[in-house]
Order: sequence, then structure tokens, then C-alpha cells
Amino acid sequence: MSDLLERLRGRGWRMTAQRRVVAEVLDGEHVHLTADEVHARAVAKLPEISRATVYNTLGELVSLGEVLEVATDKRAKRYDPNAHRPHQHLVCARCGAIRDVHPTGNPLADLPDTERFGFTVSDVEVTYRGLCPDCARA
Amino acid sequence: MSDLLERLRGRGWRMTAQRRVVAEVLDGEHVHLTADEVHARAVAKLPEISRATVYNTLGELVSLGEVLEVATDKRAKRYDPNAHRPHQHLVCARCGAIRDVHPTGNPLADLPDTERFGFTVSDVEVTYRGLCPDCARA
DNA sequence: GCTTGATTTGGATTTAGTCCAATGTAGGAT
DNA sequence: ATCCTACATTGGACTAAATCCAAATCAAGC
Repeated sequence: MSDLLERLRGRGWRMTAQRRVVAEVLDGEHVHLTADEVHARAVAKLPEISRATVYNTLGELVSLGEVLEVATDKRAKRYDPNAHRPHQHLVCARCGAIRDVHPTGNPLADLPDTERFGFTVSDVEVTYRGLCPDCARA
Repeated sequence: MSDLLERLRGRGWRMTAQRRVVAEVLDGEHVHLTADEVHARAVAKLPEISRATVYNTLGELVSLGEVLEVATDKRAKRYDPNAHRPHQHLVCARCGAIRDVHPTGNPLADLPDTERFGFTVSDVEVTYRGLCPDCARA
């Protein structure tokens, strides 16, 4: 929401029409868009916005921790605005549909010290793969 | 090993110098190479092998289940020859170093039916992120 | 309203990967 | 041992995703 815009302004983000539009696009949709899809939707609201700006803005939102980059399919990165509620992804291997899921348990706890090789482990990303109901039927 | 070549021949794989070289490269290294790195190492053994062939061959090895494609960093895909022992990956967020790890527990069991949305879930991929000892020090 | 440093732009560039028509070859048939 | 042909390889062109950059623009503090 405009929560997002507030937070960003509070962090010294200079507010421009372009940034507002990108933020709005991510905010309106609780889906997982590629940079190009974000650009397409942004253009609908602000015709002259450039691809480079969309990439820049997405990159900034990611650094600020407001948006997550997910690499579920092996083509373009997708941007997940739901950065504040921890979740994982369930992906259809055929059609690429993505759902947010909330597994029980904490996968971090499943990695014993002996398997950490001295790393400071701070994060886990879990991707479940399978077939969505539609694709399973076909 | 040449186990691999045997298995492939057994499945009707036509054996060519190029395929042998790609298989050898993956076999010799227990690392996680990009297609380009595989190509570079293959060229050292067979100078005229083309990039297209390396891509083709890697693709076939993946379909045959002999090699795993991993998308740990968001740039190039990496190829993991250790397809026969199930494992997950631990990645250094700074330098990109990758280690195979074996978490306890079964993440599939952590996804309740109510969180499956009718999907037929067949696979999970877990990526742990953090800093390797060297990068943590710096 | 100025000024200035941050932001945007679009076009060129890079990176990763795919495609394809022409050419070459592994391996079964003879 | 040679021939045949379906399968493989080649390299160069092509696509997609993303990055880079110098010039132009503009938000926001004064």
C-alpha cells in the first residue's frame, strides 16, 4: 500500500512518478511478475517509463528488502512483493504457475553444524515442484 | 566414472568424442559448473567442440537424470553431476561458493495438504544461503 | 524559483541460451 | 570391411534478460 511509499520516503527515497508507478504495480498484484511484466503494467499507467528505470527500481526495492527476487523458473527473475511474511514457493513444472506456501517446521534447524562447513547460514529458500490441478489432469 | 558412459550406452546413447568429453568433464570435477565452464574444460580436451553441442549434451544428461540443473545464483544455470545422491545446496551470498549438504528431515513432509492447493508435489529444492568462512572474515 | 545531486532515458552492450541448415559420423546391416 | 542412414555436430545468426552509460531531466531543500 501507500505504507510502502511512506516507508520508502522515510528512508530518503526520492519520490518520482516512475518509482511510484512501479511500487503501485507491485502493490496491486499479489502475483509474481517478471521485470518485463512489471514494465508492461507500468507503461499502462505512465507511458514513457523506460525499461532501465524499471530494472533500477526493482533492484532498489530488493536491496531495501521490500521485494523478493525469486528464480523459480529458469528464465526471467520474478519479483515478489510479499517480502514481509516469510513464505516459500510451490511451482507447477508444466505451466509455471506459482503459489506462496507456508511449510511447517524450520528448514534452518534441519541443517546440522557438521553440514555447515563453517558457513554463517542466514537464510533458506525452498521451492516445491509438481503439477497444478489443471496440468495434472491433462 | 565410465559407469556413466556404460549406463548411457545401455540406454542407446550414440557415443561420440564430444559426448565422451562432456561426460568426462562432469565426472572429473565434483563441482558445479556453468555450461560455459563445461565448454571451456571440454575445449581443452577436444579443441573443436562447439558450444551448441555442449548445451545439447548437458540437456540430454539432464533429461536422462544423470546430471542436475541447479539455479543457485541468478546468472547462469549450473550442472551438478552428483545426481544419484539426493542433496541440497549451501551457497555463499558473497563469492558464490557452493557446497553439497544433507539436511536431516524431509521437507516434503513439512508441506501440509492444506498448503498444496491440489498440486501433485513431487520434488523439493532447498537452497541455504549465508557467508562462507572466508567471506565472513572479510 | 534556483541549484544540485539524484534519477531517468534510450540505445548500445553483454550474457546466457536457442535455433537451424549444412555437414559429418557411429554403428547396425550387408 | 564397406555402406547407409538416422542421429550428432557445427558455427553463426538469433532471442531474451539484464546491464551499462553519457546526456537530459527533475525532486526537494534552500
